[in-house]
Amino acid sequence: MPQVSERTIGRLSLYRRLLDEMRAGGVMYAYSHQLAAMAAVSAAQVRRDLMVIGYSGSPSRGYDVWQLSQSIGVFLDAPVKQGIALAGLGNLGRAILSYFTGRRPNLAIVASFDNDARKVNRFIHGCPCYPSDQMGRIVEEMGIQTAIIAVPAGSAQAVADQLVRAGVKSMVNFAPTPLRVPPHVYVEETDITTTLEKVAYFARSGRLMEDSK
Amino acid sequence: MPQVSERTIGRLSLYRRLLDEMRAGGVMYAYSHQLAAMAAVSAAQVRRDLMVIGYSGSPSRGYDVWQLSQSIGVFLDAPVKQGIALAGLGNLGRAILSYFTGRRPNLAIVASFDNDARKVNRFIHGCPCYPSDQMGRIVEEMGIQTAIIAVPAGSAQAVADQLVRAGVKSMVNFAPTPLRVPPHVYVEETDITTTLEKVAYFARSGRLMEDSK
DNA sequence: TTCACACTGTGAAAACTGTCACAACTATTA
DNA sequence: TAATAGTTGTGACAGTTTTCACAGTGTGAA
Repeated sequence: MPQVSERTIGRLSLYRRLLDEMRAGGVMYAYSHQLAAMAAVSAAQVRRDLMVIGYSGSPSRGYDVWQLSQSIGVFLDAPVKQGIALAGLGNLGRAILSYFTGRRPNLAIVASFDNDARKVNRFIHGCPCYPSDQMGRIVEEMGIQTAIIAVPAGSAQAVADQLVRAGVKSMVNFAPTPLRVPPHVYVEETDITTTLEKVAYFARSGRLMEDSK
Repeated sequence: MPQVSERTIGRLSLYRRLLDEMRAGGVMYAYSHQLAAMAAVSAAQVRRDLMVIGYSGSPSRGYDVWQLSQSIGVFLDAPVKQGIALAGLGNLGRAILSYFTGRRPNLAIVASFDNDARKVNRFIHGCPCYPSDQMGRIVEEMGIQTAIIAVPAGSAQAVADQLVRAGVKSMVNFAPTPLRVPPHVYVEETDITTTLEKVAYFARSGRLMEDSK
């Protein structure tokens, strides 16, 4: 396994979405510089990223939009359907649910968890919501390996610990607290507070750059 | 100006929050390795990051929690109050608003924009909501330089263009479309779809690593 | 057919980011 | 007082990510 970088994986996912949009618009072929313009990266970056999936474009027509999208899928997607658990159904949790439902055929949020009695044991955006105290059992039974943490900062670490014990291998954390996890678990931190402070900083000390990625 | 890296800025913001938590818990001094453990980074990383703000700790007591937090503030914070605009008050917009209100004294979301007649001309989480068609004018009049985009993908680029025209210098984009902006504008892309695909990928091809940052 | 062109794929270089290791320092202890 | 232990700040190094630049290639025009 060639150990592909985190950044590259993220961009591949983005390229695929852009390719799918192009295809929906009737475009058949695309050059690296076109894809690059849409993704706001350099053309060389696009070609370098595409090296890892082993799909070759034509020097004259560029990349076949449909085939490239498929090839990225072969590389990125799970061979079988892969369920995701969502902990916390506050504003953020519901936003995530509505953003993500129906995006990818074999990548879906299949179980959500909350304490609020008004949400529990109902379907929200087509996803069943269970009481939090059953999270460990249900995640384990369903064999879920990926989770989203959208609970308040105070309970984030405890929720993460439960999920890890239930067999989760990777998580996105939206709570404003870094998670402590064992080395085999992958965590992506998405801290809105930090992000905002960073962006506010760069509004002043305006660094000259294209939107970095 | 020493041109501090984006990553470092983000971590400084995190360190400050952790320091403030410690102080609230009555802790007076902290060593780099303690801060490192809480932030899930290495101790050397912490020391390296702190170099840029020019505050020195004591080799025996470590860092003075209160003074260090202040020093980070001097470096990170705006000298005067800095307003932020929020475009879009769907689930995500409201989540951001409730996460962020009252966090930082001179960094606050001072205006939000939506099309929904039920939200417009009211205060939501203490923040006034205006109709979208007045966004350009209001942002310009208030001198807002930082904005958050939480509108659907379809209108994200148009909203960004308007904001840039109104003088915005940096943005966080939560819409699942990369924004095209002039070189002097800083954009932080926060694409939940991409993030989820990335995390799902690493659940399978489990790479051995601490939670990278 | 042959040439010119614009693009792809990739080795090599550059730029950036994090880690290592150690001199310098300070409180504590003997 | 002197030795000790544990920490900071930082130069040098290592690893990673991006860009550069160009050889190789398919297509269309002359």
